[in-house]
Amino acid sequence: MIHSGKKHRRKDNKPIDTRQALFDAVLELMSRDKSFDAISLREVTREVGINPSAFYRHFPDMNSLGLELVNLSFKTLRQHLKDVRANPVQDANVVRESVETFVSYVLAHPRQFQFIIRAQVGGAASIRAEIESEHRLLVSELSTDLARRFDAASWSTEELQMLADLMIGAMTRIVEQLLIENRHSASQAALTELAEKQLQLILLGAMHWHDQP
Amino acid sequence: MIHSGKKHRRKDNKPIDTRQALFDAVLELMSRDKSFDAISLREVTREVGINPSAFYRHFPDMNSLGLELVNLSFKTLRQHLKDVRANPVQDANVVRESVETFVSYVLAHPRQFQFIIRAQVGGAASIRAEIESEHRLLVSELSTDLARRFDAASWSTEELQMLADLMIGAMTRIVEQLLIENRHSASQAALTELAEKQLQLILLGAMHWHDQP
DNA sequence: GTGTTAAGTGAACATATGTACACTATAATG
DNA sequence: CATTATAGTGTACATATGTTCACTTAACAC
Repeated sequence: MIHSGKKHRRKDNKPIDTRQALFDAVLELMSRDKSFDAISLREVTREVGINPSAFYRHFPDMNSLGLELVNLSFKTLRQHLKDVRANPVQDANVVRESVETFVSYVLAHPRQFQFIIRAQVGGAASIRAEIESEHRLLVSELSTDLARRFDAASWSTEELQMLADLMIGAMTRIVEQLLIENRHSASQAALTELAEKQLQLILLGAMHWHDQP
Repeated sequence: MIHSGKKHRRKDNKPIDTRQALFDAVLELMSRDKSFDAISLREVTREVGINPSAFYRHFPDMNSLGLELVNLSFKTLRQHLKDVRANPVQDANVVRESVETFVSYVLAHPRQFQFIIRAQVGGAASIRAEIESEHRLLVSELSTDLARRFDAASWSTEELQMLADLMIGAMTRIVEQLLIENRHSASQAALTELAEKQLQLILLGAMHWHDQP
C-alpha cells in the first residue's frame, strides 16, 4: 500500500526534533574546528544522544545530511534578504545600513554561515555544487536589484552580474573573517567599517564604469 | 655528541625525496575531493608507498606537515610575485597583463592553490592562523605597491590596505572558481575576463575615492 | 673495515568507523 | 482494541586509524 497522504508523526513531533537535532549537531561540531567531511556519522549521533543505527532513519548517509543542510541554510538566508528587500532603506547612506544589518544577521546565525563557508571549499563535490548554485542565485537576485538603481540602458546583464559577484564576494570574505578569524567585538566593528568602505569603493567604480565609451 | 654540521644524507638524497613525496601525496589526495583534516596519516604514507611508522621520521604529526606545507606554498607564491614585480608591465593595460600572467601561474600550480584555499577555512586553527598571517603579508606587499601608483599624500595606510584587501579578495575568489568549480578552458577565459573587469572597476573606484572630501 | 646514525619495515595494540540485522517501544490508523 | 509503520536500541563485524616498539638496512665518518 502506498501512502499518498501525510507521514506519521508523533504527538510531540519527536522525529522532526531528532532530524533538527542532527542538523544542529553537525553545526555544533563544525563550530569546533572541523570541516564537514572530517565529521563522522557516529560523532553526530553521539552529539545528539542516539544510537548510530538510528541515523539511517533520517538520512541515507552524511552526504545527504550535508546537502539538506545547505538548502536549509540558504533558505533562511534568502528569506532574510527578501525581508530586507521588502522594506528598503530610506536613509541616504544605504551601504552603511545594509552592511550593518547584514553583519548583525551573520553574528546572529554564526554556525549556519560557518557551515556554508567551510563546506563551500571543504567537502564533497555534490555539496560544493549545491552551494555554488545557491551562490549564483544570490548573485542574480542582487543584480536585478542593482539594475533598478543603475541606468538600465547602459548596463548589460553580464556587467550587472560581474558587479553583483564582486559585491557578494567582498561580503563573503568579510563573513569569513567575522566568523573564523576572531570574534572579539573590537574587530567586528573594524570589519564592518572595512566592508562599508569596500562596497562604497565598488559602487564608486560602478558609477564611473560607463564614463568613457 | 651534538651535530653542529650538516645532517647525514644519502647519496641519492632519498630522505629529502621522501619528505617531498609526503607533501606531494597530501596535495594529490586533496585534489581528489578531500579537505586536509579528512586525510589520514596512513592514507598519505600509502600514497607515498612507505610504512605508516616511517611518517614519524619526517613529521611529528599531520598538523606539522600541514603547517610546513603552508609555508612552502606561500614561499613559492611570494617568490613568483616578487619576480613579477621585478620586471613591471610596461603596457598601458596593466590589469589585463597582470591578471593573465597570474591566472597562468595558478593553472600551472593548481594543487598548491587548492591546498591553500581549502586549508584556509577547512582545518585546524593553527593552520588557518598561518595562512591568515601569510595573507596579511600579501596585502601589505600589494598596498606598498599601490602606494607608489597612487597619490601617496591623500591615501592613508589603512585605505591602501582596504584597497589591497579588496583586490586580493577578488582574485582569491577567482582562483577558487578557477580550481574548484570546473576546469574546462572555456570557463577559464570567462573567469580571466571577469577578474579583469572586476579589478578595473575597483581601480576606477579608487581613482575617484578622494573626489569629494 | 667498523661503528654510528637516519630511514624504513613489520607486527601489534587499542580505538574508531560505517553498516547490517534482529529487536523493542510507541504513536497514529483502521 | 488490534494493527502497523516509524524511531530508536543493542549487538556484531569487517575495516581503518594513530602510535608503539623492536628490528633491519644502508650511507657516511673515522
